[in-house]
Amino acid sequence: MTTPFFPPPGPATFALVDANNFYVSCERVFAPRLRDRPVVVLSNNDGCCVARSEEAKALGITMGQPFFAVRALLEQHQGVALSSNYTLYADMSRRLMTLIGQYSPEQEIYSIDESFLRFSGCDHWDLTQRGRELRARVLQGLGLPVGVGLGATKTLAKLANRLAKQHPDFRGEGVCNLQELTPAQQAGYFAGLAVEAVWGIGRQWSARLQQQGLATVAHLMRADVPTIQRQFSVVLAKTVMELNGISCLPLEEAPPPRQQIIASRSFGQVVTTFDLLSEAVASHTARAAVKLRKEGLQAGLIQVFIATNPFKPEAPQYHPGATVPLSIPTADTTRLLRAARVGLRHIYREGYEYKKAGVILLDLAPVGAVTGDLFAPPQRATSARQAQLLAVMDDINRRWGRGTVRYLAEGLAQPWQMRRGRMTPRYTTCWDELPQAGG
DNA sequence: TCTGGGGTCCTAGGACCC
DNA sequence: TCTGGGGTCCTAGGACCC
Repeated sequence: MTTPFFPPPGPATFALVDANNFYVSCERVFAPRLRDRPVVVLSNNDGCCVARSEEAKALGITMGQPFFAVRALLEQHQGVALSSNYTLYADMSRRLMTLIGQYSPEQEIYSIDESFLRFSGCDHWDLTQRGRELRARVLQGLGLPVGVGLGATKTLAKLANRLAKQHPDFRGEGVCNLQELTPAQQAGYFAGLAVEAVWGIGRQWSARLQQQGLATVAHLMRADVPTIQRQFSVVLAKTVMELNGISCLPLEEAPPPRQQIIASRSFGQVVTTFDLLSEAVASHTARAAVKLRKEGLQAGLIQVFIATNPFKPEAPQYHPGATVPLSIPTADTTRLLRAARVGLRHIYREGYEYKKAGVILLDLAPVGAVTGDLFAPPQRATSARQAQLLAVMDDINRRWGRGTVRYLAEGLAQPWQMRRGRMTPRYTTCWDELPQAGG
C-alpha cells in the first residue's frame, strides 16, 4: 500500500501548465514539414479550425472559424489543414500529464492539454525556477511547448498562464508567477487585461460586465461580491473572490463521477430517411455503450436527438429529442439499441433534411451499485452469455480497431459518415503507422 | 458545396405532495 | 363568500469550459 499524501495546511500556490496550440504541436512533433508555416487542425467532419499555429493566428484565422472560409487564405500562404487525429492527441496527452505530475504530488488533469498542480508547504522553493525546469523537461522529452502560470488560486494561475503566453514580459520564458509580484505590479498587468481573459467569463457575461463599467480584470477584482452574485450567479461571485486570492475552487485530484455520456456526429451529407437515421443513431449508441462499459457504468435513461442544419435557416428547421427510460439500468448494447430506436420512432418526421444525430446516456451508476425496484415486475437481467459476448466484442475492437465487429443495425455502407480527408498517421499507437526515418 | 463534439453547473418554472 | 405555503423533483434553457 502506498502512503497517502496529506497536504500541509495553510496557503498554497497553484500552477496551471498547458500546451501551446496542443493539436498543432502534436502534429509538428512527427512532421517537421509543418514547422514555420501556418497549420490548422480541423474539427470532426473537417468543419472548423479548432487549433491554430502562431503563423495561422497571425493570418487572422480565429478559433472555430469554418474551414471553407479560410481555405483560400491558407493555400495562399502555403498553409496546411489537417483532420483531427484524436488517437495521437490522447496518447501524447497521457505522456504529457505523466511528466507534469512528477512536479507535485497534487495534480488535477483538467483537460486534454491542461493540468493544475498544487504546491503546499513549499515556501522555501523557488517555484518560478521549478516552472522553468518543467517547461524545459517537457520540451526535451516530448517536443511540446508549454506555458506555466502560478498564483494563489486556480483562477489566478489561469490568468498567469495567459500572461506567460501573451505578455512580452513573460513570453520569452513562458513562465509567469503572480506570487512574486507586488500588488502594484499585479494591478498594472490586470488593468491591461480585458475581463474576458478571466477563466469562466465568456462573451455574454463579458458584454454585461462592460455595460456596467467593468471592462478590465482590475475593475472586476474590485467589484462587490454580493452584488455580482445577485446580478449574475454564485459562479461569478466565486471568480471575483478567486481573483482576490481567496481560493474557492479546490483541486480535483480524482475526477468527479460522470453525469452523462454523449455520442453524436454531424453527417458528411444530408440524411432524410428513417432507415439511414436509424443506422447513425445505432452507431452512436454502440459507441456510447462501449464507453459506458469501459468505465464500469450502467445507464438508466437514454436520450435520442436529431437535428436539421441550423446554418440553413431557409430550410425547415426541426430538432426534437426523446427520453427513453430503460426498464432496468444496463450497459448492454442490444438493450440500448432497442431503446434508442423507440425514441427515434417517436421523433422522426418525414420532409426534413437532417444534418446531425446523437444519443445521451443518463442516470449513470457503477455496475453493482444499482438498487433493484422491489415492486416492479421481475426483469431478466443481461445474461452471463450476453455479457461475455459484449466483452469479446469490446476486446476484438480494442485490438483490431473500432468497428471491426459491429451490429448490423449500424449499417454497412454508412453514407452518412463524417468527412475526414486530411488525417495524419497514428504515429505512437499503431505499429503500421510508426514515423519513418530516412528514405 | 462547405459551419465540431463532449462536458459541467446554475436557474427558473411547473408538477406534485403534504 | 372564502382557495396556503413550503419542500422536492424534474426539465429546459442558458451560461461556461476545452
